[in-house]
Amino acid sequence: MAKSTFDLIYDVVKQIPKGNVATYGQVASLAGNRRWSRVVGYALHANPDPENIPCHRVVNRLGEVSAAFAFGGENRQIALLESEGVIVEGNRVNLEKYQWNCIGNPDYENWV
DNA sequence: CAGTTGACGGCCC
DNA sequence: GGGGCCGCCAACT
Repeated sequence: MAKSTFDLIYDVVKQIPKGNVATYGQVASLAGNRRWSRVVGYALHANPDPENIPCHRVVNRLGEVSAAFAFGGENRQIALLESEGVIVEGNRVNLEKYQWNCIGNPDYENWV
C-alpha cells in the first residue's frame, strides 16, 4: 500500500509506549528524516486511526500539547496523558521523565 | 487546476 | 550566542 511518509510516522507513533510521550522531532527522526517535523504534525492532524495513533502522546519540542488539538478539547489530551500516568503541568509534561526512552537512553536498545 | 498554508523542528549563517 | 531560513507531505482555499 502506500509506503507514504505518513505511514512511517504512524508506525513510530503507534510504537510509543503507554505512560510515555514523544516529540515531533523524535518521531520525525525515527521515521527516517528529522526534517519531517512538519509532516509529523500534519500526519497527526490527519490521524486516520486515532485508536491506534495516540497523537495525544505526541507533544512539541517544549513538551507542550498542541493548542489546536481538536479531539473534543485540549483538556481531552491532557486527561488521556494523566490517565496513562503522565503528569501534565498546565499544558506541558516533564520531558525529562516522560519523553520516550529512545534517544540518549541505553534502554533504546530494548526498543530497536 | 494551482497556490498556499499547516498540530514544527533542525540546520545554517 | 542569537537570528533567520529551510525541509518534507497532504489538505484546504
